[in-house]
Amino acid sequence: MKAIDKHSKIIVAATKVFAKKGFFNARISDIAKEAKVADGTIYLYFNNKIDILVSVFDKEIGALVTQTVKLLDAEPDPGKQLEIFVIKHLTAMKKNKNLAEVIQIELRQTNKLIKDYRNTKFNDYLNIVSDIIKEGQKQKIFRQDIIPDIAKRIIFGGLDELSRVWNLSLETNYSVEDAGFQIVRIFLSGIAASETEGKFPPL
Amino acid sequence: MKAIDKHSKIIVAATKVFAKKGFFNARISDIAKEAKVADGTIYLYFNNKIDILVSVFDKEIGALVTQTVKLLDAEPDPGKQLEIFVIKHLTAMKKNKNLAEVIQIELRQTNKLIKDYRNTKFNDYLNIVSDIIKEGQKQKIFRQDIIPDIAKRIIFGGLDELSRVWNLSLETNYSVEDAGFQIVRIFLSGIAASETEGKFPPL
Amino acid sequence: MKAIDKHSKIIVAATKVFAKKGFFNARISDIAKEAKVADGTIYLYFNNKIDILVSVFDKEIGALVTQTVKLLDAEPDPGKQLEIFVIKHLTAMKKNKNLAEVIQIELRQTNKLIKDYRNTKFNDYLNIVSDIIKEGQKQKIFRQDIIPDIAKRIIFGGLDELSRVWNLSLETNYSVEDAGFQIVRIFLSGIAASETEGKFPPL
Amino acid sequence: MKAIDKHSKIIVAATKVFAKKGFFNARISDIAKEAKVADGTIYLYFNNKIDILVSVFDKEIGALVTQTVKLLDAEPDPGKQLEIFVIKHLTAMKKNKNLAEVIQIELRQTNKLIKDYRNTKFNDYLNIVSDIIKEGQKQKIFRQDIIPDIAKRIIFGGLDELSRVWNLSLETNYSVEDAGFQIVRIFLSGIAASETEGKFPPL
DNA sequence: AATGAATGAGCATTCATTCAT
DNA sequence: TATGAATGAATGCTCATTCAT
Repeated sequence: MKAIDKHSKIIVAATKVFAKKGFFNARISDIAKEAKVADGTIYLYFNNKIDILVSVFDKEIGALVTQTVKLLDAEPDPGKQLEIFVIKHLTAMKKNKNLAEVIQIELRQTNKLIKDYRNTKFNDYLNIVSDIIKEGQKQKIFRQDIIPDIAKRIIFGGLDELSRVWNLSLETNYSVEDAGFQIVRIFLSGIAASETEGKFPPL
Repeated sequence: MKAIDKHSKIIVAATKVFAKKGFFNARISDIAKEAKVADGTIYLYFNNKIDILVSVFDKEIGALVTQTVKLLDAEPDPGKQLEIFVIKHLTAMKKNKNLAEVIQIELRQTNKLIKDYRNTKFNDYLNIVSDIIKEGQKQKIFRQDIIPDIAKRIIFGGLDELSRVWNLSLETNYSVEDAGFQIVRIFLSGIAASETEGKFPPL
Repeated sequence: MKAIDKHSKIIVAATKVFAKKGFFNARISDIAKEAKVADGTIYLYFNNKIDILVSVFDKEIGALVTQTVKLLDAEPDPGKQLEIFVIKHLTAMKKNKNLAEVIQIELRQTNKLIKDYRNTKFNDYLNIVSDIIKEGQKQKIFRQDIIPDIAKRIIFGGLDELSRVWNLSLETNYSVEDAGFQIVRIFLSGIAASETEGKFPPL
Repeated sequence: MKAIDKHSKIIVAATKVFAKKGFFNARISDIAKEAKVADGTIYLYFNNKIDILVSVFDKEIGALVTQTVKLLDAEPDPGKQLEIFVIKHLTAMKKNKNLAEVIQIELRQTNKLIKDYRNTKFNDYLNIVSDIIKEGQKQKIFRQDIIPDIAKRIIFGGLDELSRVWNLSLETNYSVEDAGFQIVRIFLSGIAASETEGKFPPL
């Protein structure tokens, strides 16, 4: 087995274990067992426990970025692109509960621990949204008074909270379609009824 | 010193310590030291470490619910109410970074551990949003196709992510006013420019 | 309530608690609760936890000594006296499981801790047996080659082990009568069949 | 060093420490220090503190069973066998004070905690005695009215109490020979003088 | 005498990391 | 490269004892 395979195997195993037990409750030996390697072997590929988490996250989110970008390339309309992003995100989170866990929980937990977090692929992912918005503004399809860097956070936050609730089974499991519609509806057209649109003019 | 004072003192201390170190890295002795009581004293008021976290959270969020409800009582218009909620939340999170930490990080971390979490005051807080939306729908001010229980998550998620970024100082610190405007703008009227409104009709 | 009553109440409570949980697992607060006094009150009557145990033991064994001596006074024959002692002991241990526990377990456990243990009433109790043996030897009813101070230990040990097993329910619960007969039989006439008596002559 | 050596080393160390301080007062770190291993190493070989005690006991008593059985194999006469058992037990207890401690004190202390204690080697040891008695009864050398399962307890109890007193140095240290004679005397022929034998007939 | 809140020393157990093989 | 036995620092919680009231 090549070194790269083992590195990969450990990441896959770690993703499962972190998702199941959480970063702090996961033991290195759990990961080693899941990956079918010895405890010590892990330290040949990673510096420490946090390093594993960062790697897990980067790998997963990297794949998501690639897939999402590919989907968007085929669609010129920023509105449609936003819709695609939303559906893709919700679908991915529903399909890959482990990744969802890691994003929603461990990501936050360890932000405090990882100073150079800004460099990870997560920002690439978020910037997909701000880029869509910027393009929409250029095309005069989106309002000019929206600040893309704020909007990307608001949109991601909404998506994230929604899929978090799914994962915890705290509420009825709305379908990706229902939830996707709601979020696209809200972000693109807002909550206001069209006849009252005048009440919320662009400031 | 009355028992209630000591209970309160421990909660205040725990809030500080959890915010600074995170739940898992916080030691009971840290909290005891911060509260100027003996380690054992903490166990006269709380059952265990998680119990402290839940109490911290309930106290803080309970206060926030009270204040927010009071603010909203004076305002009949659901659109304005949503705006008030948004501004109040962002202001509170910016003012009380410890509470923000606890909501954004520890809350998630321990959701898995606390099964009966549904009963805490956090749901009261979220339901303020869905109640506003329901009232708006009744008054035909808000779209009928918005599902309040989904929308409340989307809105909270957006707010939460925004204030999380503030806390981490990951991005330029937009003012509460700027961020509040963005979020009210997006949720109430959506991102779409009014001339393109037709592109995103109610489905 | 007089002081002596409270002292007594605590001893009764402690006997129950020690028997149920064992000395090391018993908490002062358990005893206080059982005795319906405050934790601190216990320290008005006893110096520390071990002091309570010694008091419990002395009180119980003292009562047993009194009762046993009274029973024996009416019986002049040392052989019958030994029988009475045996039956009385087994009956007492079966009736008062708490005392049995304390004798069998805690007594041993704390012997190491209590240096002046020799002074307690337990020796009075054991000496009842050696006194019976000495009297029997004086009357030429018992063998002269038996050393009373060793025999008292052997007899007590046999009785103690037997009632210990009862308490633990490790084996079929033989009746006091059966067990008493066995022990009297063994100690007085030995195990040997009478026709083989010659095989085990006085050495 | 092989794993089995370390396991053994820990048991030897634990025996010393338990004997010196007692089970409840012994700290894991004491045992680790005595065994010259790290605290954590102990948990590679034992599940918990009680597991160590049970192991200590099983190892020691197992060795004693082996040795005793071997000694008895060479002797066909049940009367002599009982004498051999008695002498062997007293000798072993006098030689190995740590084992004596563990049998007499810790064993009792933890019987309450270990429900499946019945399965340990201690029963093998006790059953040596009842087997001897049964064989003696078969050969008509011992009385038929003796119940082997009760007699084994009485005999063990007598032996145990005797060696317990030695260990505590509560009384003059009689020699193994003196004490052995007394106990064999009592158990085989009883206390009664031969001329009064008629006073204690088989019931 | 009585209370019971407060104290703080004490300890079993875990687990990330190392390193001899 | 790979192993997994060994390490030992770290900590939540308990409970005998004290003492202000």
